[in-house]
Amino acid sequence: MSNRRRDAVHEVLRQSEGFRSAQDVYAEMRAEGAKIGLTTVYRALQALVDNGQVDVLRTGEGESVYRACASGDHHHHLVCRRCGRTVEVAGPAVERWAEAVGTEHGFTEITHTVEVFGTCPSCSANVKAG
Amino acid sequence: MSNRRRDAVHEVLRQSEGFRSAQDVYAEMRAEGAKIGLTTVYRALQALVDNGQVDVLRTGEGESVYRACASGDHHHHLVCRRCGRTVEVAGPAVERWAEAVGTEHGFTEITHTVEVFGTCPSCSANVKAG
DNA sequence: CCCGATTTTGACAACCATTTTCATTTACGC
DNA sequence: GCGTAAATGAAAATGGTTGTCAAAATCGGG
Repeated sequence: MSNRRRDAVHEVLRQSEGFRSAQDVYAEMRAEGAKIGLTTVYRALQALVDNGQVDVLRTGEGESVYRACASGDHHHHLVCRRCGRTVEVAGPAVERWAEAVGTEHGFTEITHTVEVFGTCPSCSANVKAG
Repeated sequence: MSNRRRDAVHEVLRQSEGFRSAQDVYAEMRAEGAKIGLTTVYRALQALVDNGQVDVLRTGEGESVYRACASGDHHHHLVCRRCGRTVEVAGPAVERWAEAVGTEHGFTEITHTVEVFGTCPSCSANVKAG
């Protein structure tokens, strides 16, 4: 199941700091001269997500954004709301809390989504300066 | 700042168990004979969200869904993935964890989104039975 | 009650990310 | 080289949401 296009898309994500949208990735690849269609970018992204090689989350505006994740383990994200820089964080406390809250109400097969947003140190500095 | 339409939309949400989409709310109101436009439903929903009288979250498909929340306090949701039934839960532990994780990495103005999904007791029973 | 000003409404068009369609191209085995 | 199956991408379709703008409801004097 090799796939040149998919690897190219994956590579773009690997070289990015934060989350990127599909349109964004497509635009960059075209700008670099790559002959690839938007459709293929979407398909590659989906395949990577299915493979667990890429994380996906929704922005407040309903756009899907993707990021190559460092580990396959379960983790959450601390995302800078200004520059998009992302830090992967583990949260054993949250996992246990979610599980406990669900069980407490009789719910089973508990899953959860957690995203933390903030302003990163450099953006914070820029705001003060500028 | 009274508004009959907005109150009507709010009422529909109050009488609903779980989260409802804008289209869904609109369809129900029309079915009940209400003379209201889709645009107005969207506007009412946004106003209610801005007022903190209604919670909003995004489904995996990028659709916004709304719910009248019992308290104006900060809280999270435990949502049944089958029937949409929702329980509001407080999570002091999570609030603290999010704040701590952000601070630890130098981030400021920390916010977070947390949603817990599971199968509620009755749906769980139905699955076993059916 | 009447009139003009302001706000609210809603039918319809515009948006835009994403998906589908489908004809063409590419990859691979023989 | 040939045929078949998979991959590709341009263009059209989709669908939730938002913008436009004229008509309708509401309000405040006079």
